[in-house]
Amino acid sequence: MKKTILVFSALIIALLILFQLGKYSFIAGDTSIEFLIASIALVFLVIGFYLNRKNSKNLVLDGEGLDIDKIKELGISEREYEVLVEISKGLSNKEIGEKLFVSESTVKTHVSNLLVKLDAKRRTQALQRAKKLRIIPH
Amino acid sequence: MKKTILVFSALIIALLILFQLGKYSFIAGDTSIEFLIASIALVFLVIGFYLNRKNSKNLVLDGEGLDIDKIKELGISEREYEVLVEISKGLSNKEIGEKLFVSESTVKTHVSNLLVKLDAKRRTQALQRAKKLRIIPH
DNA sequence: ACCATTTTAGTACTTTAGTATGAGGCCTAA
DNA sequence: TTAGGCCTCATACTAAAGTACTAAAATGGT
Repeated sequence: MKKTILVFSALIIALLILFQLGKYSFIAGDTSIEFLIASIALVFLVIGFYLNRKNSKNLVLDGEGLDIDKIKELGISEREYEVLVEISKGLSNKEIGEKLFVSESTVKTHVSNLLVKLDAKRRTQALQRAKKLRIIPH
Repeated sequence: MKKTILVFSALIIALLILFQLGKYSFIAGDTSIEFLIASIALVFLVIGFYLNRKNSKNLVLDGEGLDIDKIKELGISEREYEVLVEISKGLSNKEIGEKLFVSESTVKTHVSNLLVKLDAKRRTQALQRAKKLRIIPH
């Protein structure tokens, strides 16, 4: 949110600077208007690219900093979290059961609880949400 | 491929038209240079947005470091890749079909092909592999 | 125009995933 | 001791996901 404001501020400032530069150089007559137009076009093309990417991607602050508090905040238990991690590794319920030495039924229970707590309908959606919440490494 | 060429052609033509319009109106003196600059800025901002959205897979490689060559190397087609991206967003086959305007059957076909090409047994595993191969954003 | 690939879509199945519910054992705080 | 989580497991479902074909268009390059 704050980033967007900053970006737009920078954008407006850039516009003003370009305009002032254009005015001066035109009066001085040492720079063509073509160059001015090309510069503006290029700058805003880049800004458009940049803005679009920043808005479409989740802001990945990263540094491997997982938000442990958020896990507790969501009421996700230790065992459930272990299952979540294994899901992110692409394992099936059966495989997770074998890895954690529990039955497939137990895994299913954990997965069901996870889906509720992460407000997801599928395990893939749970993964996406968990990554956005920064509770599992991406 | 051809789309990119067309888009860039349109871009160049737009630039030329804007330049011509700017020249005329400046000579005629009935339009301010401020308006011209604002127009150009706006147009190229939009073009930047549009380009980044449409050709995201060709343009994201500088920022996100996606390995485009590896996608082709694995023989993953354009449509299959689109499906893969939607899977990573946690959508079901049905939802992907609705989003891409194809039937669920078609999505299943694409997914099956993806699983073979990514050497995965499940969509979650495909996701994990795709991320390791850097063909989808983390 | 021709050939190769891609995209689309279907049927018929098998396999996972996920839901709902109940229940026993374990541990901890009141 | 009792109430409340948590972990475990089971049964019986329903719902997705995935497989294995077949096949018709459309797309694209030579």
